[in-house]
Amino acid sequence: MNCVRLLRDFLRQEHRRMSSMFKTPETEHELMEAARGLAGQRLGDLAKQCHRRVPTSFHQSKGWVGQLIEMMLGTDAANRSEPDFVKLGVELKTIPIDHKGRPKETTFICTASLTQMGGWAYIDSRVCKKLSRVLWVPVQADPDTEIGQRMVGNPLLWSPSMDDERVIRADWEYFANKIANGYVETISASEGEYLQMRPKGANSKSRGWGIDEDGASVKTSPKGFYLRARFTAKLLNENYAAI
DNA sequence: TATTGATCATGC
DNA sequence: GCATGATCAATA
Repeated sequence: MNCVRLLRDFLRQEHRRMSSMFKTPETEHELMEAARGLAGQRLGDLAKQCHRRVPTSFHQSKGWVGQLIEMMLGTDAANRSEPDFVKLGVELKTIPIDHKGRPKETTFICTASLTQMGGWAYIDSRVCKKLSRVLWVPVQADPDTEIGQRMVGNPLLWSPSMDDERVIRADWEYFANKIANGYVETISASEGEYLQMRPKGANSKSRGWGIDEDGASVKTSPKGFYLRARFTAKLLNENYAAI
C-alpha cells in the first residue's frame, strides 16, 4: 500500500533527523557527561525531546526504553553486532530497577552461534567484547509508576573485575563445550553461575541451525546469552553507595 | 516471588 | 533468519 510506504519513509526520515540532533560522543568523558545529563529526568520528558510517543505499557514496545536512551546518547552501531559506541568500544545497557532498587530482569547480551563454538577462545567471543566496557543506565521500572513518570538514574561506566570475568568465562566455556559437542538441546536456563542461555527468537516455533551429537546440522531453538539478575544486582551494589 | 521459557518490534 | 532493543507471563 502506498500510504503505508509513505508513512514508513516519513518515520525513517524523522528517526534520522532526531538521531542527528544527538551527537555521537568522541570520548568516554563526553559520553559520561551526556549520560549524567539524563540522570534525574523522566522518560516522558526525554521522549518529548525526540518527539516520541510514550507507550502505556511495554506489551508491544519491549525495547522502547533502550532505544530511547540509545538515541539520546547518540549510539552509532545501528543494529550491527558491535558495541553501541563503535569508536569507544562501549556497550550501552539500560537496566530496569524495581521498588527495592534491584534489577527486575536479566540482561540480554547477544545471540549465540549454535553451529561452531568449538575452537573459539572466550577472548574472541561476542560475550567478552560486549561486556568488556558497559555503560549501565538504571531506569525505574516499578509497575505502579506510569512509564512517562519513571526516572533515569546515575550512569555507571563499568568493566568486569578479574573475579567476575573468571566466572563469566567459565560459564561461557561450559556452554561453548556443550554446543561444540552437540548438546545444544540439553542446555537449560538454570545452568551457568552469572551467564545463562535462554531462547531468543520470535517465539517457541523459531528455528535456527545447530549441531547434534553426530556433528550433523539440525534445526534448533535459537538462543541468546543473558546476565542473571543476581549478577547485575551484585554489580550495582558494588558500584553505588547503599541507600 | 524468583526464575525459566516465551514473546514483541524493527531492520536488512 | 539473525541481529538489535528488551519484557511478559507461566510455573516451580
